[in-house]
Amino acid sequence: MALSNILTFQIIKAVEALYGVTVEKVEIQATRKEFEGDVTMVIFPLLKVIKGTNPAELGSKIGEYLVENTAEVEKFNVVGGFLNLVIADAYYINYFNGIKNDDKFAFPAHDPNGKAVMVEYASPNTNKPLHLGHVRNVLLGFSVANIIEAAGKKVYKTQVINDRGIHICKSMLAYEKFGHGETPDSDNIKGDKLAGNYYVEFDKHYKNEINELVASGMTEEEAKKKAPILLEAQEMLRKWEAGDAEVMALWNKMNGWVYKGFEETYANIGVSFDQNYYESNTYLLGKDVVADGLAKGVFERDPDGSVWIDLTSDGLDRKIVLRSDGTSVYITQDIGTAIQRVKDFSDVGGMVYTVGNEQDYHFKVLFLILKKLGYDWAQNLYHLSYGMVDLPSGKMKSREGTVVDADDLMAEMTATAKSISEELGKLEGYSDEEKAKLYETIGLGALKYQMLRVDPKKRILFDPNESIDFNGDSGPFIQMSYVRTRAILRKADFDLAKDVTDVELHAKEKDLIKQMELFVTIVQTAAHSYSPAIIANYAYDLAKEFSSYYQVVSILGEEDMNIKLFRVQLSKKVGETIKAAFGLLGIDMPERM
RNA sequence: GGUUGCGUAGCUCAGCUGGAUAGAGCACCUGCCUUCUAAGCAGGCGGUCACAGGUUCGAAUCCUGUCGCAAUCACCA
Repeated sequence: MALSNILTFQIIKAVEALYGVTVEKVEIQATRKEFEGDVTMVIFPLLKVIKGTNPAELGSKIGEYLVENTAEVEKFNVVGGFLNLVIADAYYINYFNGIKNDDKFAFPAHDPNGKAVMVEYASPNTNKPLHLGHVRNVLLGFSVANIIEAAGKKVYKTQVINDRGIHICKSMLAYEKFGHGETPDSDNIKGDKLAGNYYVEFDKHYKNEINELVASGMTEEEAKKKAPILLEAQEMLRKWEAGDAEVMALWNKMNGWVYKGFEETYANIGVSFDQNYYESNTYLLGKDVVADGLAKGVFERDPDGSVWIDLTSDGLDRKIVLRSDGTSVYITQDIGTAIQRVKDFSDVGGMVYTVGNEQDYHFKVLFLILKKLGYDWAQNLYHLSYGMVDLPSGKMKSREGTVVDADDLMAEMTATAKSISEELGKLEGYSDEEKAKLYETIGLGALKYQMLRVDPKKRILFDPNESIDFNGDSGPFIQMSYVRTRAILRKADFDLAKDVTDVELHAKEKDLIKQMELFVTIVQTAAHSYSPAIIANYAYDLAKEFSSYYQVVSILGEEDMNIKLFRVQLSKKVGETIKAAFGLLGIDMPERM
């Protein structure tokens, strides 16, 4: 049983025995550093039910009872309305020995009958390469998937690939018109970059044409619609929808290049997917659901034939789900795709959509519609909404080329890690290959940590001129703590198997065990709030705690073999816990650095 | 205008299911490498928790209003 449960139970018993009153809830929290104790009970709430006493007296009485009747409680003190309890070393040593060899101590086993969760992230368009915004998306989604899995649920990771539509035709058209038949191989360029260049190229020509039309007297609004190159792109989309062989061939060719480019980027970031959904396969889904919804009275048809849902009684607006010409809109597809996913994976009981906060409204509407249509899994849909990554100059825009490219950014981080590492020069004996791998681990660790440590809801201002941290509250600092535990282990040439029971804990050793014990609840909290930031901050706290310990206590220099063994075991476990936490964030650990 | 999110130290962020004197990192200042890796440790400086009310024994945390920033409110995706 967890300590807080034991104490809650005992305190309830104490109050019953002393005052004959049964309380339901007891407020327990970690004791603040400046006071003596490990766990603190807040006494104030009890004063409402127990009359004729004061906090000091009540606290002392309960404290005395606990010391007498509870093995774990060794001493107590009362400060103001707080009862501070000193927990016996034996409890923590016992707890430590219990988790020492369990590398999944904070990860409960999956319920074999439990429902799975599908987590969607990335969702790129195939007309341009991935940028910093995608990086945040992918890191968040991948990490949340890991966390939910660790917290005890089966997870499917998926992405929607937006591989059709006018924006794709724009790249295709520009390639056809202005390209010279080059391929990624012929020009030695990543396929996604190649496609992206032509997307920018299209926009250049489009803007020129608009300017020309405006110069010849057309209004800007009209020019935007009438530019010949845009009309051509629209024509291409019609051909695509009709299955025109030539257009399809070009589409297949260019998409193939882009997928290869994406795969490379994903591999570098270190994320993967269990299932891809291609919009070209799903964009017609959802229409049949509209008929179903009409029959159920969830939707209503206007005289012009368009179909709507009225959400005004839910505080939202009236929203179209089918155009008057019978074609579907964005949300129709999303309705259809959601239903399709549950058909494809029958154990899915909920979904998480990792999509920027600009789509908050869309998902509110989508979830509400699915609920109204009566799907039971619609209760378990979550929009993992995150803030934009903006540059000091404002929003990133692919068309205008003001984006921070994902590949470039990772390469830069690796280069920074390399230069720092070379300056420190601690890698004697490492091969060039090992070093290259290490620089990547550290550089990416810094980037990922910086992206994940902040609350997903918050917008991130990314200044390319300001470097990402490698010191202090940073990925490399936490990796460093792990590396230290590894260095100790490499030099500990004695048997680690034996349980140590008879040691007196150093205050910092107690803190470390308490901190590790916290991991169990942290994982659950992070899963329930869909927040990798909670894990990131936890890892930092634990690493910081260890850094301090490492500095004040000699581990291998300890003469008492028993204590030395315990300290090595403790360091090992702390390292493993930090590594497990970082694993949830998708960050690797180096052995040396 | 409606809706939603955010506003905490010079900067970047924790803390938010109410609890003790609001915590880290960066920057700035002081010490600490012949002892397990100094990407480190110990300490100092730095706060009207946007503002105003309210609820409470107790509010950064909950409620209301105001201000600021962002997003959104298409027969676009």
